[in-house]
Amino acid sequence: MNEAVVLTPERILEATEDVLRRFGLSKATVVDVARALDVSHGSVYRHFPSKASLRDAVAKRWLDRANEPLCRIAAGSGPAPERLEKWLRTAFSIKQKKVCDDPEMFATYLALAQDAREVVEAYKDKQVDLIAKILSDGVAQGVFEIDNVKATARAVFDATVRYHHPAHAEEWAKPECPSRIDALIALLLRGVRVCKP
Amino acid sequence: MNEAVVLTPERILEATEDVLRRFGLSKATVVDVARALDVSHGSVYRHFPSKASLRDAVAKRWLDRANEPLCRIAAGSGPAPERLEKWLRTAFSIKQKKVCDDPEMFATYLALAQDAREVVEAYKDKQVDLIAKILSDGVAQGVFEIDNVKATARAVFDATVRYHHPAHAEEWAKPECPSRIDALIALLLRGVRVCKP
DNA sequence: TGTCTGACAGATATTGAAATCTGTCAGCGA
DNA sequence: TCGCTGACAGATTTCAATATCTGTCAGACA
Repeated sequence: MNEAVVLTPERILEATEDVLRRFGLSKATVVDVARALDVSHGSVYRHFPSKASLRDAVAKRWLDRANEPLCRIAAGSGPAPERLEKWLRTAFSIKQKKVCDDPEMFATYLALAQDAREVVEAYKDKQVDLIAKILSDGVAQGVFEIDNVKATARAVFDATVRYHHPAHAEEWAKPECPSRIDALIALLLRGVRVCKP
Repeated sequence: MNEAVVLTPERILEATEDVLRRFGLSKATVVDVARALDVSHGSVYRHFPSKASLRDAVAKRWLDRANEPLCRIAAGSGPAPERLEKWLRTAFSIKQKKVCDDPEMFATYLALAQDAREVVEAYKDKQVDLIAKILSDGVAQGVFEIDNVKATARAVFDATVRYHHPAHAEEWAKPECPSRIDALIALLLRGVRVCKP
């Protein structure tokens, strides 16, 4: 008897991601996923209550993977301003890379993000927490001066939607984009810095 | 003979706006517009070379009308920080009002904005110029300290996409929205203000 | 003369019937 | 017993035939 043929949520997610990448969000069916795993589609429903939950689980995995480098930056040490800048630039370039390398998954993410699904909300909240971590480090280091760290973290996140929300993805390739990002980051850094350090 | 029956671009735009409001962007046809004016649809093409140009012209009118209060604020006098805040809040509330009062036109605008059409680009550039005007007033007043006014104006515009880009319109009604706007505006104002005034 | 009409070709949208999909569940086989 | 299957009902999607629309233009009409 072969252990590998046991149907696990993990294997289903793997197969779903493949199918999604191959056919795209609009064409991928749970029948396709079942076929890829060589089981009946009823079996898939034994592990995920609906197609939507399956899609959300795949998106969560994908988002968590994308989030990892950002967690490391936020958890790290060093001067907060540099870390905030690094964090933002990394966030932007991860998204930019994804949209090139993995367009089908990105389309899935876009569809997810457009209805304000739970997974995406949770992911955003996590991002805001990471920013808040860096901001409060900065306050502790005496380089940032912030009334309400949580609200300001949210404001920094909101101020940068243009460069991480998939709805604006077509703009990311434009040639004037880098200098606009520079100006935005400079403005935000000035907004949190203590006066005359 | 009746002067009112002369077919002018203005009358066509008026009728198109009506038809758009009545049927929505996806259903409105230039045949409908012609019918509303009681002329053949060929006549409409005598004044506008294509349906797209007609749609763009309507959008331009609509945007120009929406922009008027913002022009007045930018052209006004008084302390720049207050004016910048007023400008931003007005920009947000105009959009918010439009999305409630005139959802069909707003959908049209959304469709326009999604392909990055010329009209919308021009409108955005105009908005950035207005912000730049207020910023340079602030510099002149000695309350703002800004390296590159034009780039910073663009950054302020970019930082506020979430509250003026139609792609985010569904978020505007959420209860936490006002306090997030407050935090964002505070952050941006701090980003342009001189240190220790 | 200059504006408008209406018929036209090709493109696009609508429609309804057929196919496929989602989600459920009784029962099979290990 | 437990996970899997496959048939099923209702929802959704596909597809091709049909209808409508866009954009043009020769000619009517004032």
